[in-house]
Amino acid sequence: MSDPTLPHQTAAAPAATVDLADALPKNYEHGEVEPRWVKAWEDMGIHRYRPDSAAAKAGKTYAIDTPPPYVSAAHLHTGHAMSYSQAEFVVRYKRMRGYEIFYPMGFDDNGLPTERYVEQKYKINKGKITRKEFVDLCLKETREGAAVYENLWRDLGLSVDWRMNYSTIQPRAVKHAQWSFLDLVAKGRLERRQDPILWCPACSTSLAQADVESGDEQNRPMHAVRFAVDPQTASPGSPAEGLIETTRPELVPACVALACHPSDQRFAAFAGLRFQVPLTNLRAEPGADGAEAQELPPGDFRSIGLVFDESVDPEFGSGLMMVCTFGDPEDIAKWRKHQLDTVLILGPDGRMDTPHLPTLHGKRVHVQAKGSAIYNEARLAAVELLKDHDYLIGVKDNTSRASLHERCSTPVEIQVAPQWFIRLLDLKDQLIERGRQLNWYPEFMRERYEQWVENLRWDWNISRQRFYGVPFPVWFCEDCSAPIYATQAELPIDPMMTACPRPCSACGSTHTRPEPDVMDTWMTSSLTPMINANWAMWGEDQPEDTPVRDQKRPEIFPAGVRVQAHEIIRTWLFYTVAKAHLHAQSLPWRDVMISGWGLDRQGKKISKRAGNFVEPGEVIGKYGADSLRYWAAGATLGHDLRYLEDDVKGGKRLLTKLWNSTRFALMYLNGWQPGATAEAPTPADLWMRSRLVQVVGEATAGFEGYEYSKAVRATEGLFWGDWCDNYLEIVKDRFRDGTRFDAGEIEAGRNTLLFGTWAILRLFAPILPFITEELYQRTIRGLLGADAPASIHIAAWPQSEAGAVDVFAGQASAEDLQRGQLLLTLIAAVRSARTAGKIGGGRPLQMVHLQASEAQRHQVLEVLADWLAGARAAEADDSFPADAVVVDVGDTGMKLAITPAPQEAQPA
RNA sequence: GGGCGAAUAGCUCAGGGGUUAGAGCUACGGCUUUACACGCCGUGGGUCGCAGGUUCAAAUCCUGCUUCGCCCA
Repeated sequence: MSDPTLPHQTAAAPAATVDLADALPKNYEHGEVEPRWVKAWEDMGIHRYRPDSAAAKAGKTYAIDTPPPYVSAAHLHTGHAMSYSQAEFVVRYKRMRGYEIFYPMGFDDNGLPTERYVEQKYKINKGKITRKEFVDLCLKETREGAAVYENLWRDLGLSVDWRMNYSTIQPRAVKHAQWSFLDLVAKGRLERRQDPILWCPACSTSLAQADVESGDEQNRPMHAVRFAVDPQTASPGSPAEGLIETTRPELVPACVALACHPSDQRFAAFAGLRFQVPLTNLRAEPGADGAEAQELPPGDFRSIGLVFDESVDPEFGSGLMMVCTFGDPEDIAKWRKHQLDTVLILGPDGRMDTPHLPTLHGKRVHVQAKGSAIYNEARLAAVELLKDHDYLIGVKDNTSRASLHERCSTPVEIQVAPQWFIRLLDLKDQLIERGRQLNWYPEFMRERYEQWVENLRWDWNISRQRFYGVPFPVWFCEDCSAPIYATQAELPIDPMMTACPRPCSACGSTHTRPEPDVMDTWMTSSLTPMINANWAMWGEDQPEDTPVRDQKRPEIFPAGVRVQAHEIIRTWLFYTVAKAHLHAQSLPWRDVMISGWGLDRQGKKISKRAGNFVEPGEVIGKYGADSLRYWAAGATLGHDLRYLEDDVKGGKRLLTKLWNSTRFALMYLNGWQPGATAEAPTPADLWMRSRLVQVVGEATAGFEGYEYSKAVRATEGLFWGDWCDNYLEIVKDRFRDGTRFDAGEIEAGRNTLLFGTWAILRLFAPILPFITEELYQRTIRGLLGADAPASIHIAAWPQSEAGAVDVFAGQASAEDLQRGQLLLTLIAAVRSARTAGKIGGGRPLQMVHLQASEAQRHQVLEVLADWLAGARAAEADDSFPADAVVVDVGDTGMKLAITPAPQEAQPA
């Protein structure tokens, strides 16, 4: 197979002389150029990972672990464009640094977000649709969503190897998730247990701690409820009742103990007493179908004890708290520690299960009312009941935050059900240590990780009672309930579709049933570095014709960098670190780069739901992908960035400036041949070359630390402030007739123009891939000769890993920079004098007059020719005409005046 | 309540012990100058959130506070 456009191969050299006057159209048309290069790069294959390249063989492989966005089309906004661009700046930089890049794109298409999207879009009632029909709809939406995403990423110019695409429903991803499950079973890290679990009553599924978020602070009133002392335990003089305060009055009937701090003297007299749980004496018998429940005469109360527990805050409420099963994790902790009873009165559907209390029975703890206001009808009913029976002493305002399911904002409840858990709580120290081994960019993000790990209270529950997700590779024995696991060779497998291939190993029974639950979506996402490396296949013999996507790639695990936003440190990052630690006893990557959010003009996070977003496609159409990327490059790493159209416009201006200045510089390079004439650089050349070398170093340092914004700032300052505003203004005089410059100096100017442009284009290339490529191909490539790379994006970065700068190497010095500074100051003074005398910049000067000390005079003489060129002046002297307007030369103490050339007679 | 980040020019943001604190946008004035009016030149604009402290020297380091955002109780 021969492909003449393979990267890192030199294409046939174009003609050495290009007619540069015609090489560039007057205007840059991003709408025409950008799609053309998207296609050309794809055809050239320059973004393809090549495991057999010299760089890869030398171990210089750089793999990127990028976020797989949830696929729900119509979800894209400039915030996405921002974070993916920022990651890609570094990728392009590394590619130019000679690394073999493994840059896949992923899509997360299983799990709750997709299910909810499909449910809402098709208004699905899950009771009336088969599992298969539902999953088919999810797959369809997934395909459509992925296509929308891929189009945007391509339009943005992301240099992804699209052959390496992964998605979490691909068989190899499913295989990895199931393989991970089995491996953790084998390692004794996985267990199935019946436990209190976090539960979303709206989604009807259990959750992990990471799926829960804090709601807004709001009024959740405290209800003071009286608990009478059980008369059987009372003695003369003992208190008659205890008063608790709770925000969950509907759970009072599920109370299993009262608790107080052991040193709280207010409750010392309560020791040994038992209490009657309000409402538990009421009796009602459900009528026949649909009939009202019948109230029966009251019976006995359920009686509970008092426990002393250090964790009770005496300052909170009355200092006496009720423990019920289960209102929150505190309840679970005390229930465990004191081995309390279990009284469950809330069903998995979020409805109260209290047949003996008909007015409460069946009421929901969450109701999605109009809009997003959520209220609790069970609480209203419970309060009425407590009031009617004289248990409610009072209600007072109290602000607190509810724990919400982050996917649907429903308050999370607690249920008890058998679930699969990955034990993590005993590994906190090791996981924190892993976090310390990682290189965090920026460093302060490590704190968020550590705090999350320190605050972990739950093992990772990976069971979800949903349809669309990775099935557990497990059946259960109908006779003895033992789990029967698939083997790794059988993966991927869906036990709902495949009969259990073997009898129960515990009892030999062949009566089995599949595990109907699916895995937490993070079970798969946490394996992205391993999916890319096809870790689960490492032990397999792969045939020659194995598709490229499925080939084993041990060299990219651990990967070079993970890129992601800060809000998923506790989920994606944490779970991925945990998985790599458990499976491979390593980090999943060396570096982690954390991006901020895109914000709107007011500083609110851009989100689809808030409606405060701009379609990236529109921005790209109007200003070009390069302009949008330029905006994204303005964010300090790890910090949020406001979307301001003016900043994108600034990008567009930069593109225009880059286009025009390159067009201008190349105008003077017609017929240029390397070494045709010996060069004699002027102070202006040496200053410009020194500045280039300096900025190459700054930009390199910026990219090395993932601080792309520093690289851009340094480059842009050099380009606009030094190159365009000063150097080009000075050098253009050399190419006019009758100047004071000789052939060697003219040649030096041409060399500076050519190699300066070449360096500047490369410095901008990671940020502005389209226009730099277009300019490179149309101008520089032809001048560089036969060795010119086929694309600027596989050209060598102007500084090597060893620190050597390839542009004007050895021509940078502090003296040249200082001399250049004097030159700029002199030119600025002339400009000030022009403004003061209202003399336009185009009008030549007959004379510049300068008052300077003897020492200064010597310094000025060194730069005199460049100065006069930049000032458009014919001569200089040291005498001031009587009527001259005198200006200061910066803070040098020198003074200056100008005499314009006589106005030429205007043609009639 | 705990943690992290932020507060600098009218706006958006850099700068993180050492001359007189910077950029872009905006504002104002000038310039049609053969690369670019999507431009060029010039000018204006800041008690660096507040209060203490360390230091020869603080926007920068320390302590406390205020406001905003995020994360977690």
